[in-house]
Amino acid sequence: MTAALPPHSPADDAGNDAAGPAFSPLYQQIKTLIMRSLQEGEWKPGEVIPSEIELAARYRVSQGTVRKAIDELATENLVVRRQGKGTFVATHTEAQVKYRFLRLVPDGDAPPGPMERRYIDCRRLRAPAEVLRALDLRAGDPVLQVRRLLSFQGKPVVLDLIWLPAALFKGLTAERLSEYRGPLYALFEAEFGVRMIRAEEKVRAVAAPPADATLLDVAPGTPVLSVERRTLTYGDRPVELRQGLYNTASHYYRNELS
Amino acid sequence: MTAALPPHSPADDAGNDAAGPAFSPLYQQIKTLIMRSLQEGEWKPGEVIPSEIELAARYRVSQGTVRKAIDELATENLVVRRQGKGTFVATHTEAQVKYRFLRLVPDGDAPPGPMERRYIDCRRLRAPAEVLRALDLRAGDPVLQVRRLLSFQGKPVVLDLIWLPAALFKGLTAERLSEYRGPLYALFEAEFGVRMIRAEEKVRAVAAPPADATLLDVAPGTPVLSVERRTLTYGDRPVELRQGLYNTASHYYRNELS
DNA sequence: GAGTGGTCTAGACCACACT
DNA sequence: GTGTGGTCTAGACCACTCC
Repeated sequence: MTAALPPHSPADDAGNDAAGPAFSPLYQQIKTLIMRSLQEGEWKPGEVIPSEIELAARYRVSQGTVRKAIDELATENLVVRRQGKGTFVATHTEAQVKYRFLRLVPDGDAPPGPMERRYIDCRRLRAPAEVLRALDLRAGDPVLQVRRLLSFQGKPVVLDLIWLPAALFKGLTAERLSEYRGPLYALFEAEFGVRMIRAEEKVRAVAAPPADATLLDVAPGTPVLSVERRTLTYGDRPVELRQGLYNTASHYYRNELS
Repeated sequence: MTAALPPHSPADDAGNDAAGPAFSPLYQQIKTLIMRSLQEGEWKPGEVIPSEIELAARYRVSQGTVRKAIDELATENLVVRRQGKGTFVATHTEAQVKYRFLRLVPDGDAPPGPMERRYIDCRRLRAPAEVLRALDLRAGDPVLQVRRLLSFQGKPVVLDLIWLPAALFKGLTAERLSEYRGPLYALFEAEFGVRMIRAEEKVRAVAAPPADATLLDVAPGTPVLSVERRTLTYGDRPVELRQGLYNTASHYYRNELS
């Protein structure tokens, strides 16, 4: 139950061992251990994790050290602190962060408002080479291809082409997608145990191809944003590749620099 | 020299005063004081600030409290910590963060390489209403309008239209811009004492207008990224508005989500 | 009141840079 | 060696939440 720490337990280490190039502070090791428990599902999304005092006892370190570990997990959005209540495993379901990864904002800066999702299809097929590469898969590994359309106030705004490793999403069908109300990533974490942690996006301006233009209800050739997203789970393992086309006629892609 | 702290000095506050809604922890107050010194130029960009121990003595708090204040300043990129050397006021000159605000990356993920800046013109004129609003200026306040072209390997990639409050940039001319080698924001902080801290960007896909297309060396109507940036200095005061057109044929706008 | 996270302190020791 | 930031500890008290 109480995993002992290899290096840097409170009262060992006298002089660094020979050939020890990989030094890491205690709180980093604790962070890694907590992260492992998160990954293994010891605490599920939305649940509380043990209190700082309990974790300090479990790992045999001071509360301050656990605190620093949890601080980092909180700034990485893996965990949410709530004073007086505890620390909770982050979720894509909560209202505050429901659209954490969607940077599209309506022009007037009004809150996004309700969004309709229409799933066009969900097919199992052989992945193009570039998809294989982006998802770290091997030739022959099956993938799921999902297409969907997001609309705001009845107007289509985002057309997504999504690629998923089939091995991780067994039983995902167009029906199942259509039945589900709520963010895709909430479904993924609840039904398939796949948690989306962070993502990288490559944004370009392109001319809308005729077929896509029809779905987006714009003229073929209209400039639209192409947003290529690679989504990663624990340990930076890629688990989704998605190409989105955004109609930016009355919305924009918002970004903060610092 | 040693400014005394109004509330929450180490040994006062017994029971919250009546009508005291604006509680803020000590380290936040320290952070504010340090930020004020930065803003007032007590320590200039690139210089060391006093050590944690000195600051702790100056503000009459513990080193740990100063540390927490500086930690936040460091994560906001106002300050850079260097172990064994000290804490330094952040700069737009350092190589590591020279292109902190430029998210454009060449397709092959190769490092950006050298960049040529060509300043087209720098004019003083009356600002359009939307520029006034974005910069929090009053009708009649003069502004500078700068146009410039960024090229990579001889190919034009970014066309910027920049608006600046003339009051803050007295004496800025096209010649002065052209003579300067290095990032624009480095010039601003060195010559005009205006430090760019953070920015908000609105990204859209648009058809390149004919005149701009010529400068960017693309066909008129080509889809290009429109990047509208509002840049802020201390206290979130807006000091720049810029509209960039990015040719994303062989570059992309990179973003990280978390 | 009991339990949780949040703040603040004081002191010890480590890793790093300059001299 | 001296001074800097970085880690770790132990203990006190505060603010918030729920019973």
